[in-house]
Amino acid sequence: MDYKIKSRIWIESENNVLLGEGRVHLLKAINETGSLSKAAKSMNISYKKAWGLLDSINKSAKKPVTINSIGGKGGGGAELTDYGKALILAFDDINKNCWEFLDKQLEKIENI
Amino acid sequence: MDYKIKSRIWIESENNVLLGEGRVHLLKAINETGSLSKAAKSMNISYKKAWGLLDSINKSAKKPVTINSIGGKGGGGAELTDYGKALILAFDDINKNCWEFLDKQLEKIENI
DNA sequence: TTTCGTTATGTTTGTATATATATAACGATT
DNA sequence: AATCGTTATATATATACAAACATAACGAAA
Repeated sequence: MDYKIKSRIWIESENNVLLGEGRVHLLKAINETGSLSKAAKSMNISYKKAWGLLDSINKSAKKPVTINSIGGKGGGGAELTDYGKALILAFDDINKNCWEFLDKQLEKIENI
Repeated sequence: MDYKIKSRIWIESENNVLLGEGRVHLLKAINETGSLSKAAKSMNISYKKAWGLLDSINKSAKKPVTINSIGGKGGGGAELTDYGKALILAFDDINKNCWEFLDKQLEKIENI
């Protein structure tokens, strides 16, 4: 029996989605590129979609996850706060643990 | 911090989705009503959608999950096999365990 | 003060998905 | 053989979502 258990986890704050896999991916891309528009390009999603996600994240989070600047040298940019970086690490850790946990549960299906 | 960790799990077989929350919901409704059309009505989804889901389930599963009959007394119907019933129980068990596991992981976010 | 690439936002277009509608096949019961 | 409610399937319509396009605002630096 080659069944697999897959999962998607996400963090909510007051019934609003804060972080999921896609949002974490976006934050990582912002951290690497220093810019929301470059992050969107690297993920092959529209700038508008990326902006909407980031806006939703920052509105849901207790503390700012990024600091965005308009104009100036290079036109502006976006960078993660320490809080944002810590959230990413926590999410990845929990997600990985969840995968491992579910792998252990597989035998319950194989025994049927 | 009232963050919550939510999850969706599903079982795949050879890269095809076998069971998720919606599909399990459908199977339970079939078990209660004895009919695919009645199950669809009880879930407020179209018969076609319900049929497509059930068809996908039975094509992905190693053994039949339902036995469907056309014509005859009452026009026909659908009922779960023992294998189907066992799969539902296993899915619910694993899903519940996953929720409890993730609840324990919450402190990792609260400590940030 | 002009330039530049970025953030921020609205509007239009396109696509994928869900819904609605229609119809055939079926078989026990009458 | 006529009836009935179901399964099974196709087609057309509607809706939700994503993508594409366009444009304003911004501020450091030249």
